[in-house]
Amino acid sequence: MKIASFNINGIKARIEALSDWLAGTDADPVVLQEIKSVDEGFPRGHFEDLGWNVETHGQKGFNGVAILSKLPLEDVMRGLPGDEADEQARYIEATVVGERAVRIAGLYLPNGNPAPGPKYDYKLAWMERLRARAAELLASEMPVVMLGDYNVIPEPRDAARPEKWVDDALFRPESRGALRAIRYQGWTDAIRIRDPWATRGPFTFWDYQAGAWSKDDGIRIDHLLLSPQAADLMVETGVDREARAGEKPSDHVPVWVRLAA
DNA sequence: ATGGTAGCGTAGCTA
Repeated sequence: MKIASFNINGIKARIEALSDWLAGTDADPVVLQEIKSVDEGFPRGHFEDLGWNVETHGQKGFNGVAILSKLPLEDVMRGLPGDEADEQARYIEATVVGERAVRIAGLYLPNGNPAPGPKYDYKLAWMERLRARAAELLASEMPVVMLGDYNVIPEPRDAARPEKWVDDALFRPESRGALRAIRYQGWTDAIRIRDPWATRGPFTFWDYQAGAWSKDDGIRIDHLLLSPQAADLMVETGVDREARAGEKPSDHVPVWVRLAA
């Protein structure tokens, strides 16, 4: 089972680039972030015709997450627990039934800028809720993969120019500390352990502005965290960097892990 | 130091 995450930055604008990428990969399931669409606006039929099961959790204009899966999905859960008043669509969970059942959590963590401020407070509160949910998922003792756009640069080597991010919500100590606290519950950072001593990258996001892609001025903010039961099944992981060079690309590229499941 | 781009939705917010 090859599990992938892709922040597509708008399903309407990205239907072609997404479909092209899907046609060239054996990823299944795929979690999407920033669909920027209500559930009724998502081109569900386009993907169903290609054999995908489609589960969305959208909202008008911003945010929104989804799961595409050719394998059967069970027990779909929408929204991150812990705040009934939170109306932002940033979290979806489901069980994917392959050779084994794997619980996947697709997430779009708040950006949090400008920091400090109310948006940063919301980010940190959201991360505390994610920490609580992550602990519950670990307690299930299932293979679990929590993946998506975390909007956190874990370490200086995860940015081409770390000095320009020091005051940014993606790199401030509280954001990094909150991600570290989750990781040290017992999660494995799949992309990082592929090349644990790397001094630079791999990057998953390049801003549209200021020629960031052509200068390789990227950051690593899309992550796959694996429970111990999932990490034991891991056989391969990667970043589909070439997706950033295509026609009308997203500012993120897909990240993925293959499990013997 | 500033401005640089993109998406949604059709102004201004979000990133």
